[in-house]
Amino acid sequence: MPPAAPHVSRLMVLHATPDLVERTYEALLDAIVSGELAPGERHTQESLADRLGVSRQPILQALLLLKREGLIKDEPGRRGVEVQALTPAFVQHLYLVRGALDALAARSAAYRPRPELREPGMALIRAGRASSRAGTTLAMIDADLAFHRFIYEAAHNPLLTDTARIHWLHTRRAMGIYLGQPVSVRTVWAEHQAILSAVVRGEARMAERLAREHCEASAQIILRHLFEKAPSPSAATQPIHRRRL
Amino acid sequence: MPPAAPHVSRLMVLHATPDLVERTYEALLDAIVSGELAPGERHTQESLADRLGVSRQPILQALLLLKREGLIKDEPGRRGVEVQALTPAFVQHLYLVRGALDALAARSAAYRPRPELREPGMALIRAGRASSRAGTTLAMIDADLAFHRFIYEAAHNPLLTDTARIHWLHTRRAMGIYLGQPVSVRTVWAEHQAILSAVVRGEARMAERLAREHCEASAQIILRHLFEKAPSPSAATQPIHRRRL
DNA sequence: TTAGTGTGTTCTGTATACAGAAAAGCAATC
DNA sequence: GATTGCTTTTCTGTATACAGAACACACTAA
Repeated sequence: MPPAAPHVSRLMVLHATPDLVERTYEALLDAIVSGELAPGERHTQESLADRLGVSRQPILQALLLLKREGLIKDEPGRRGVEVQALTPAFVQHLYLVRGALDALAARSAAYRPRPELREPGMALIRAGRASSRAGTTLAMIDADLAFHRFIYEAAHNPLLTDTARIHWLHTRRAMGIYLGQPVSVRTVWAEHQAILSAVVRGEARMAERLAREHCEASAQIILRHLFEKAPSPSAATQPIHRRRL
Repeated sequence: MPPAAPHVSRLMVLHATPDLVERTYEALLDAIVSGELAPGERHTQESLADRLGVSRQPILQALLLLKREGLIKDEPGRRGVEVQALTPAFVQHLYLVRGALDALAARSAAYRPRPELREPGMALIRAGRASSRAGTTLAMIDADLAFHRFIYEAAHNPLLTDTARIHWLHTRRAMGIYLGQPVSVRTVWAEHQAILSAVVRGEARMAERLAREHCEASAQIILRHLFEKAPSPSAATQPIHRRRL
């Protein structure tokens, strides 16, 4: 029996151009994750619209989505919006939920032996190791995300992938903020490799346990940084209200 | 030491009236969950707007949210939207994810003994038992959801509650569709009570295991109905394309 | 008949216009 | 000098207007 086709092509829909709302959403997301739009700054729909060169309409809709996802919040009393501060408590909550989802993803992916995943998985691990030796912090983060996305895809549960999407956004932001400089990631890729092995061999319980432990270890790394050199409260949580120009 | 205050009053924000977009969203959601808006029917923004007596603008935004949540989808080629069909595969995925989240919620809730939860929890269980004896299917579903929401709240993890929100929508819809007539729920409330006990006593591992098992049992019930008297494929998945009037 | 082509219609996405909510500013009062 | 009430300004939410995308249909030609 040939291995099941790796579920690639879906239906070949040719996405035309992504929506303007979609592009606006992506642009704002980037700005938030990169820190270009920081907590404590007030922004009006119009200022954002001007900055991106679109009308208020797509901004309005993109903001609606970002609010639902907990990345921005309304300023009290119709005075614009503000990026949500990323508090230590939130990051703790984040890693708890991610732990549950990652464990499920790993378990589902390993439901039966998956020899066909060995090569693509190892490629990602090699790339990750390379980037952690030589690359930028951003490249490291992306490599990490790519590996985890790979496991999620392997689980073949679209709802799971979808559910975890928001958490990956938050994770990316947290990493970007708190891992400003290289961090000891010696163990990270060994753990990834162990997870991959368990998945390839179809050891569901083992994969689940390893994924859970890996998530907890990652949480430890982030949280250590979080509490050591927490960004000064004034910068992270104190609004800098701009007076009229 | 007095037990921690049960975290009630937050900040007393007086919500004014919910947004028109919000109310539109709720209305559409209700219509979907109740089956008033069924899969296979094409709907234009305008038709929905007329039906609810609003302009296209709030409809557009509400649809954006519902699309993201996987409850509706675009009709191919700008021809309106359609409610997503609730396939057996989707329900299976749903219960897998819910299992992971429910388990985390129960574990978090039981992180330490929670005697203060015994009474409110028991009240919900009594109400649930009553409604399963005498009430309508809808009342049973609501009682079930109320209990689970209670456990989630007890976990004090807003991100978790938020993550699970969408899954509860889907669950509610699935229950409504597939539990048309009363189903054997003898064991359900016993399981709920066991979970509550474990939480009250602070037995985190036990609570987690019970929650996971409860979810699996619930999945079994739904899935049995799903495969036995699955709604005829034509009704569930086949679009009934309306020709021009 | 069947493929190709042009035209009208439908429907959406985006921009703009408008009305109302709430803060900021300012003056008047105690 | 602080508090109160009024006016102005800012900003959002919602409705409407407009332009373009994509289908449906009709007509033509092989």
